[in-house]
Amino acid sequence: MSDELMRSGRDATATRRALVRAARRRFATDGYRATTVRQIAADAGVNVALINRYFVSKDGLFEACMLRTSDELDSQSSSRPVHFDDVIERLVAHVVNSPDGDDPLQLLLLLRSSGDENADRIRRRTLEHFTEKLAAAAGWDRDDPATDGVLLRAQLAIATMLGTVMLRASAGVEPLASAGHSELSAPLGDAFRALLVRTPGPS
Amino acid sequence: MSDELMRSGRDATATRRALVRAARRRFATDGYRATTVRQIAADAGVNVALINRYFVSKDGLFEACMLRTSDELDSQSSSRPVHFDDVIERLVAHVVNSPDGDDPLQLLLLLRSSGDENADRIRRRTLEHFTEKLAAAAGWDRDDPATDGVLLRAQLAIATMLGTVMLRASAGVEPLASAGHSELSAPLGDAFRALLVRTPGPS
DNA sequence: CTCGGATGTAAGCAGGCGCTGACTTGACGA
DNA sequence: TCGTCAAGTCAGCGCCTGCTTACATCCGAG
Repeated sequence: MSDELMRSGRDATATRRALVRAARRRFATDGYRATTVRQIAADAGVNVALINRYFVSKDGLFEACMLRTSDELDSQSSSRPVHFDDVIERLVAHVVNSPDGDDPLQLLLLLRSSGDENADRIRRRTLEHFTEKLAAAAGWDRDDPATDGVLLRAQLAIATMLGTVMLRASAGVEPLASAGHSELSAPLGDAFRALLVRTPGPS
Repeated sequence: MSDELMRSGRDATATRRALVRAARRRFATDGYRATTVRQIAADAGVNVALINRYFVSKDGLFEACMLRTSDELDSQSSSRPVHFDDVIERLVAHVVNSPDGDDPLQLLLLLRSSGDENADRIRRRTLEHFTEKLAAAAGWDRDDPATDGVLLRAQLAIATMLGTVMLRASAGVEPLASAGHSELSAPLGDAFRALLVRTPGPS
């Protein structure tokens, strides 16, 4: 919508960053196909042709967005929390708004397929990598005999996050869309605990 | 991909149904923008121009898909289950594969926005209507003082369903994508119970 | 100062898109 | 047998897409 602020031009790396920033927003909210390179360029306050200069193609830009999202998710989960409740709280915070101050939309990006084989491979790998990180953070052993069941539960937790962010940001369903941390913390925490607690308990 | 079987032509209502069927598949899996009217027509084994004849525009066809999905979800939840566990089981079945033998993709359709104002309004209304149905089926009172919290939890359950279907069908994340009812029933049931049980319990 | 590479710009191409309007085909009653 | 009208076909329009190419501008090294 609005131009990137104070772009003075003639700074290649800044231009690249502005493009990736704008592209991530568009790709996450509108989807790959619905996003046009002219929109992205306008959002970044940059000439359209620079997308092809710096990223070769629209696919290339999408791939760059995926890589950056992958990196961020990785670095965010590298400082491992000690307590199980920290993991839960971190997941909740991820849904409400992304911890590093950027949009929670980086998660949405993981749902968007481009049709390009390479970018989509990165997407799937990031998703599965994120799964393993979550499973590990929840205190599961990778060599556990029931690893598949563990990963399944971690992926269901991620699915809950993705679905929630989608309903909030993209569909705008009420009252979920305008709920804040105080309203979401308890029910989301319940769901995550039910999925991730080691012994699901007798029901 | 494959043509509708045994379409003999010269049957308007059958043609309309074939178009909606094919369109729902495409819209649900590929998204609105990435789906072309020529693809839909080819899938249905029908001439492209008939889309405009019967549904005026691509938007109109999308709206028709939304309305049919809305109707189906409504009729499916009208035969109200008696026990709470029946509600849970029905939600799980919805994720694994839709109860009436059709694709589980009808849920995915609820995530796809067309950009058309009218179709998207239907989408949001269907989603919110589905929320209330679920809340009611879970035994909540509409006049409960804490209605917002109730709807919130119901919507989180729906978000879990949508996210799961998305990761399975669209992203193809393993092991979630190839998990069946036996693997999904327990963890999904845990999550739904945690969200929908009347007294979340002391944790 | 001047030159050359890096950075940004403008115009436009080929192709695919949704959609249209004039046409043909088929079924059926008079 | 023929007229009629719904059902289906076809060619192509105007537009927008991603991308390319040729050109302008800036700035630091010599």
